[in-house]
Amino acid sequence: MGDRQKKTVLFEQLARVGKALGSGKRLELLDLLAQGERSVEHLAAAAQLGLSTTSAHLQVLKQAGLVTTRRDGTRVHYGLAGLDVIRLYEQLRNVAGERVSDVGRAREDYLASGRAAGAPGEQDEVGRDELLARVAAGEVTVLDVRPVEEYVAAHIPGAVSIPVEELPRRINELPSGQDVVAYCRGAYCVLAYEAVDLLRAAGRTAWRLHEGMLEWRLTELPVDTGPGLVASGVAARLHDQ
Amino acid sequence: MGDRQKKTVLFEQLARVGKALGSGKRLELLDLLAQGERSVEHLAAAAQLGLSTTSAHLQVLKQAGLVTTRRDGTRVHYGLAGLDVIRLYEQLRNVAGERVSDVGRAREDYLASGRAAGAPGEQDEVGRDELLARVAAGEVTVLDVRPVEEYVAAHIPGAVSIPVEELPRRINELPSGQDVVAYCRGAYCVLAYEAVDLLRAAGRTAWRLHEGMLEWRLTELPVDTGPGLVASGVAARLHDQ
DNA sequence: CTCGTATTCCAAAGAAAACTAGAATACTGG
DNA sequence: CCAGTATTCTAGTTTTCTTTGGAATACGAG
Repeated sequence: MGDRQKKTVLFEQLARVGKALGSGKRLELLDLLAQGERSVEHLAAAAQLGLSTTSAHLQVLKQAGLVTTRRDGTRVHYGLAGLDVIRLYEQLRNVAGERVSDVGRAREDYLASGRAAGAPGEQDEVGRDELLARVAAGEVTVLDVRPVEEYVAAHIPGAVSIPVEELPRRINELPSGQDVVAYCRGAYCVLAYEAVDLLRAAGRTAWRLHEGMLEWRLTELPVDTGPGLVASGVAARLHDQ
Repeated sequence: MGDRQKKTVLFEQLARVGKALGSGKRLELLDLLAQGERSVEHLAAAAQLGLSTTSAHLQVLKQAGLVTTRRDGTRVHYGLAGLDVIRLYEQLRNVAGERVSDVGRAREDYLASGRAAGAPGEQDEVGRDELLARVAAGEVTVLDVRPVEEYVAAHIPGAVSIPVEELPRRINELPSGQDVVAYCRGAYCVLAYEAVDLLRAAGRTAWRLHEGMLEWRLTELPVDTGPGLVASGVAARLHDQ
């Protein structure tokens, strides 16, 4: 095999990873997996795809080495192969956001949807270090507003889970007299914006954590898994089961 | 437009960048562009592609925002849109090298080709800081062994250019009594390995710079452009023209 | 203005990838 | 071992991407 041919083979191999990133559906699956492990069925539902289609896309991601599988009884859990994959995904979003004007627009458009009309454009945010300090001081409640499955897969230690769609009727479960810091998936996730709007409308003091689970994982700060705290009413509800 | 639809649009936009990375040919073009600006014709020749094909691929890269064009008279020079694009490309290679076993193998295979049989597996390398220190002390000659066009597009300040295929007959142009540090494109480039083999076979003391132009640019250290130094015999040759 | 050169655009053919429904497989729990 | 469930595989259809050669365009030189 000639030099030239070897070079072509090498680039063609690299392109397998590129190809894996070359489909909106697959990026959506990666985005979901950045929150934590999930079963095929679950991913299909979350991404609104057929089961066979989802499985096929996951195979492509697996061939490219971006995800790994773990069999748990009758179901297969997919997860990201490592932090470098999150970094690659993040870098892709950075470049796209910076270089493709349509991406910036689509992002703004998406983030604006679902928020109360007239809501402030930029909500007050807290950074990671500030959050950790205020948590240590016992000043704030950390609120995870993602779907429960994602909370179970991985969440910030000490955070309570109230999915944003349940927030209006469960807002009283949050300990009163404490400020709330809400977080969701990451920079491209709208849930925490909505949550802060809801909380403020209810008279609470609330901020958005500047980063989401995706960025949190990149820092290699610890995460908790499993049911954890489901807000103040948790004891009673767990008892019912 | 519904929430769901907006989300799909957003991911589909992100996927444009992914798609651009999903072809071996395009990655090869990016790799060439990481060395500096180049014309379409030149890129086509270097990547061994048809002119129309090359143009089409470059359009895809441009649509994805990864490259920009600069018109210079009758020809168009393509260049990377920014350092973040190099970072993205590097991260892609990292993940691929780490996660896809075939990539590691293809890379080894490619890097081994063209080198003298029985050559040592790992050549002594110098890092960037060591290089800068020894250059400042006037101890070493920095040798750029890439094709002349790439040297012209961008090179390490003070480096002399002898493309590796001309090295055997031009080795005497290098100032004697000085050690040589050779560099080429980057981690996936074989030229500097070959050059060090050649230099050592000729009795010179030579090292490989651990990084190439790609990694050098990422550090934001200065680069020079233009003809620059073409080794000691340059004055005579320039005079001939 | 015309010619020559560099690049892009266009249309058609061939190749690769995506989606779908249904069959096959792998595992659990009884 | 059997039934039930989660996932993967298969095959056919449709869509998208790649390549190619030739026409069109943009520019500079004369």
